[in-house]
Order: sequence, then structure tokens, then C-alpha cells
Amino acid sequence: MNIIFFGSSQFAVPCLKVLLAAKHKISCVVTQADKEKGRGLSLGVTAVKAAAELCNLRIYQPRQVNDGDTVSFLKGLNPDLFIVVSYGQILSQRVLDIPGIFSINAHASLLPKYRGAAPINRAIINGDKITGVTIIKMTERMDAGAIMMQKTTKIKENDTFIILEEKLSKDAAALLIEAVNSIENNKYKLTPQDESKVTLAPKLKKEDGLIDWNKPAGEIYNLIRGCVKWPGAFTYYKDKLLKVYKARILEMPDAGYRIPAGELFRVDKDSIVVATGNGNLAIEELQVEGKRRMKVRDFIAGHKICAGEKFYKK
RNA sequence: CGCGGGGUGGAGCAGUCUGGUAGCUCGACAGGCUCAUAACCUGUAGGUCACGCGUUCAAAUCGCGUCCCCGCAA
Repeated sequence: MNIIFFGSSQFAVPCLKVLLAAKHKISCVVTQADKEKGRGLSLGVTAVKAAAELCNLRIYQPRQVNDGDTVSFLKGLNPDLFIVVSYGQILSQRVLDIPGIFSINAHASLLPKYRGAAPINRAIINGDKITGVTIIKMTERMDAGAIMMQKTTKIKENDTFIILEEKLSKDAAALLIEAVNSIENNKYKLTPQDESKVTLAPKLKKEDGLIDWNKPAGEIYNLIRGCVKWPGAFTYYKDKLLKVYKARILEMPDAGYRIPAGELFRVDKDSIVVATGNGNLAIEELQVEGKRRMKVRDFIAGHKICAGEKFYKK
């Protein structure tokens, strides 16, 4: 079977590798164009491109995947199946119709829940206990195709985006192999999604990472876990952006009086405890703009920070 | 050449504007106090101040160049 693989982010890499390991023929890897910008001048290469180069696969990077040139290029390869995993562009029906069989997609949620670009982040931020991966037959509507297979995974209390992404990407890879095999044997089943249960997981914006200290400690904790990597849960301290990478909810006896949310309740040698709308949060790892990520202990060693000061929203 | 912050003993920072024996907090090590301790007290070690060139009697500090790290923006 002649496969063309579409993917860009890290999440797609295990899928690509597993397909190769299973000796499937991948005639081309389509990935997002290199971003010629960055800080300074560096150009970014997608994780999938890097992996594909190591495996000496043919790489194609259309600026617009739906344009005529791309369509004729892809047709020329005579593919049987398109496999799309966090590619980053929406494929038009014209493109989806190119392969002889059809196109499938691996999505990091239990569809119809969390259609969209940021299902992993949203699941953690919302405090969900379970999530999973779904393989669907693609249609032009984003993440709306019929379900081919699905696997559920628990989200642990201390899972961060990075951990969960890695876990789900492995599940996706395993499921993908099963899906491809079932297609080869023509034994797959398709179940339409229940449209009444659709929820969306739109791409995160920078501002989604802004911490609102009036919220309960648990919600802020989830935000921190879900925003690790990008955009990072952040607040402000002394006019500087401060990202919180790691924290833990602190069970403490009621002080007897109300501490304003965002105020530093206690600062000692190796912890900073912040009051929230409900409960306290002990910061464990943070990063100030211009500086690298560090443990609170190190931050405290070099900063005159004391109880009573505040973290605020700009 | 998108904007900006930074590179100072093991870690995090001050000092740079207003050149002149390198400082703070933490850690390490040694000793002390203590029933005991991550607490407290005393002492010790550890730095060519990212790199190169220049200005100067004298450069962490001023000028020029290079490398590296990071925030924003994409």
C-alpha cells in the first residue's frame, strides 16, 4: 500500500516511526514549510521533517496544501492512503479525494469531544480524568469524520502536557498500525460521530496562559500543567513576566483571615506560597522573562522576595 | 539584519551609568550548639567577572567585534 504521511508537530513523530518500522511504504512525507523567522534569524524545521530527514524519506512542504501544484504533485505519486497526524493545515475535499482508498487522521481526544487543534491542553486545563486517541476517516469538516477506532487513557493528577502528549502519541501510533492493517484486510468499521456530543478545543492563544489568581488553586494547577511547553501559565511580578512551570496545591489550615488572591502568603528558603481564590499554591519551578527556567529555591537565593508581595495580571 | 533581557566562585543575583584590592543569598566542606534537625552559631575552600581586540597608569565597569542563553513577536 502506497502511503503519504502528513504531519508536523512532535505528536506525529511516533506515528511516522512506527509505520516505517512496520515496513509500510511511505512514498512522501508532507509537512509544514520551514518558518524562516524566529528570534534573530533562525529558521524552524518541524519535528516531523527532522525525523523524516533522518530516515531519508521524500519530503514535501507546500505553503498551501490545497493549491493546484500540490494536488497534481500528490496525484502523481498514486497514493492509496493519506495518513494525517497534527499536520497544521486543513485539507480540502479535493485533496482528500486523491488517495485510492481514503484519508485517515489520528486525533488526540475521544471524539466527538475536543475537535480542534489543542485537545491535549484543553483536556488537562479542564481537569478531565480521561482522554484518548481516535482514528477517523477524514472528511472536509475538521475532525468530524466517522470513527474507525478509539483508545481511552487516564489522565493522572500530575500529568503535564508534555507527559500526556508523549503517552497519547504512542497510543496513536499503535492504533494507527491497527487501523492501517484493518484497511489492508478490508475489515474496518466506521461509526459516525454523535453530533450532539461535539465539543471544541480551539488552538491556545498566548493570553490563555494568563493566571487568574482569583480562581481556585485546583484550576490554576490544571492551567499550569496544561500550558507547559506553550504558552506557559504566566503572571506578573515586579513588572516582569513570570512563567510558572510547576506548582503543587498546598493543603493548609485556614489562617483565620482572608488573604487576597495573588498575594504571597509565605516565602521561606525554598518555597513561595501564593494565595488563590480558594486554597494555596506552592510554586516549584518558574521562569522570569529574559532568564532561564529555574527551581524556586534558586530564584529565592537571588531575589529579595518576601511574603505580602503580589503576583498580578499586568 | 523584527523588539528586548542576560552571560560575575557549584546555583541564583548585586556591582557596570559615576573605571581603582570582586560582594550578597544559597549550596559544599570543617567545627560548635542541640535529644535531634532541612534550624542556629563559627570558620574554610572555590572566580583569567563568556571570548577577542582597543582606550587608560589602571577595565567586570568605557569602545568595537564574536559566541552562547532567554522573554516578546511570528
